[in-house]
Amino acid sequence: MQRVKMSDVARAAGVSTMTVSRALRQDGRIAPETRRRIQRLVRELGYVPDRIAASFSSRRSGFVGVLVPSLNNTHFAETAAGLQNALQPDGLHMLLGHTNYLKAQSEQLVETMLERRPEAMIVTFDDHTPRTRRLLVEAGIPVIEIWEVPPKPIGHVVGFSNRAAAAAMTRHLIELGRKKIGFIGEAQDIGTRGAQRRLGFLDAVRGAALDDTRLVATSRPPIGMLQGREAMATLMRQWPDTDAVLCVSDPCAFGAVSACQIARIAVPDRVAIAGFGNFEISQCAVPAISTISVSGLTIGAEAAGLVRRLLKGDREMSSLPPQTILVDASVLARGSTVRPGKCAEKLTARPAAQEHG
Amino acid sequence: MQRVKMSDVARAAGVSTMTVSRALRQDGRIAPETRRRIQRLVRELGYVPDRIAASFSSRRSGFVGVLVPSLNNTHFAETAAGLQNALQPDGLHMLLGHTNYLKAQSEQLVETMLERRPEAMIVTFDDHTPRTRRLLVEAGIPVIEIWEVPPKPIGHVVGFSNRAAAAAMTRHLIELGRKKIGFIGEAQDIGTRGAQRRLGFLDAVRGAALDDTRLVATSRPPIGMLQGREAMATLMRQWPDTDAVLCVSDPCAFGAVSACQIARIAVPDRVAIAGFGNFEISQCAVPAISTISVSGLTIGAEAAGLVRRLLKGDREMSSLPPQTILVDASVLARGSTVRPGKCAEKLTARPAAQEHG
DNA sequence: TTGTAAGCGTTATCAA
DNA sequence: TTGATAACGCTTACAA
Repeated sequence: MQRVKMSDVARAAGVSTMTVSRALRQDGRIAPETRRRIQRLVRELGYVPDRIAASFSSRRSGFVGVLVPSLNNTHFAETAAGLQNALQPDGLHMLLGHTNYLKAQSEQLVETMLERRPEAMIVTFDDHTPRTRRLLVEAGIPVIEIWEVPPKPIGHVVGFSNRAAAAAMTRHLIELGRKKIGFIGEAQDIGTRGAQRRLGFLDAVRGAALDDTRLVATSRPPIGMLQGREAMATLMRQWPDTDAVLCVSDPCAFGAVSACQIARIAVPDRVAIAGFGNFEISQCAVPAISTISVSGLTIGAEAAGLVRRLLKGDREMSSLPPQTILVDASVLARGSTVRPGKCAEKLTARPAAQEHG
Repeated sequence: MQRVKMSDVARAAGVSTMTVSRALRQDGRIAPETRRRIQRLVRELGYVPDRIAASFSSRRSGFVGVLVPSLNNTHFAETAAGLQNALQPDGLHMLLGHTNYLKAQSEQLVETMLERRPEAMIVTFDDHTPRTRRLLVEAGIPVIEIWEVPPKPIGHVVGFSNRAAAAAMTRHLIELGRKKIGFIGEAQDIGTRGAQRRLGFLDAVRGAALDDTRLVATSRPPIGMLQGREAMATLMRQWPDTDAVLCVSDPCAFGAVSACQIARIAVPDRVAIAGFGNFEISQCAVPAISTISVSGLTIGAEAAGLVRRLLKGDREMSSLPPQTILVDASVLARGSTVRPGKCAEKLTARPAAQEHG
């Protein structure tokens, strides 16, 4: 019981394999009548094209490699979802890997993914090892970094400045009259987006000549609700007069809010709390949590759109220069910082596209 | 500027490609000395093996196709994470697709994935179209359904009975003395796990001769926190004397709890609320939400372990009969149903492995 | 519109 | 332990 192959279909149809090959693709130069006959036989014989052989022959894998730190994080899960949605119409499959925020894991995934000859690589910004970087550069395919605008991009970029966004949110707290502002972040986060957010926080508090020492970082990334809750308890123990806290992410902020609920600290009256990322939880929490609105779906879709343009350009031998696509990341003021009634303000960073490099 | 290929390495090393091929794999029949020399040259020349060619030649793709309804759902994101973690040591890559709970999408993904000749398929249980089912059966590879124990499995199974688990949770509510119990679920959910949970709810309330009409289903799957909140409002408007609610998932239950917070309905005193899935939110909510504890990570890891055994068996020409691996899904009683102080009870369904089919 | 011939880069197989 | 040879199933390039 052998697998049906293209030559079987060809024989049954009384044509050559090339004709079958053409019939199964969007190749126009084939008689509609012939195509119909072949399509019928494909169905009857249960022929399933062998894309490995096709990839081998055409030297086009139909893959896009995608690296995210974690799938547990809604942001990256959404990014992956947005990517698949936008890649599918082009017949591209996603080769997805998650690194668990581990550089060694990241390096190994890049290495094994490249063996499958992806047509493009999409990697979440992080401090890559030199080898990871070299492998990506030498692969000779489009590389897109997402979720940050790196100081020294490998290739293309779809993201926003985590630092600037965190600074904007911190200024939001300052403008509300808060003076003793803390930051809850992640430990051992060198080169990560979380570290950028902390820098943005520091930019803003220092810019306003406020105390810049109220930093808590208890666990390694990713930190979630429970870590946020614990960190908030720690923060309030160490600096009881804290009147506002920026958290590295919404789940973390929700944990901080729940710590306040338990300790009967009024939010936002006594302490204002802000998150980052506009996760579902920030919208549905009571009070709703002020956050930076960014959409993983959008980042995924934009990255996929860029891939599409780059691959099309490639065939026309006119590959684009490195692109940077900025996505929106703006302050969403909600009940955890602003009492209902007061006008919620909204600082917006406009999306834009530009060239660099 | 051509890509370095195996023959380049072979020439540089003064050996045949077969020797290089052996050196790069765990093939024992090669002189350690030769292997070292080749490995050095591979590094120097920057050779990246072509896994497409290797797959083509060896007829082993190194892929496992994985289908989940959604990535936004932590359960399935975790499943995917668990799968990748457990597959990676075997050099297998995950071909991941999400269906958005759409059968047409599911069918198309199965079709295009099979073209890549995966060595196994892992699909989340759902009411597959007949064609999807046929494609999977005829692929001639191990098929594993996860997240449910289907009445008529395609092949292997790693899951639990959503119906039984939901019934257990409903009995938990009944044992607490609740009489007027509602269910918040999804609309148009025929054949889904959510529908099984509703059936389990009905089993239990009917078994106790209680009202079985308090059902709310406002939106299509997946429903989240906001839908849960709205549905809870609807439920309490229609049946104001409801004293307990089982929700199809934890995020949904959190939404229901938040609806009560807003409407100043005491949880659990006035209404007990239970969720499903042991998501982070159920643990961190105040009060913590009673739930069914199931681990996506475990399901992913178990499925991957099964794949490993099946593929190993395949080479020894002794493929296993259809396996069913049951994973734990037990009631976790928390503050949203049981006042702290009362002893939290825990009904456990033991995991087990058996044969069927 | 269809067909022919060559080859994509690796591994299976058998021989040395 | 190593090598020679023949696939693997499709598509590219060119010819008819």
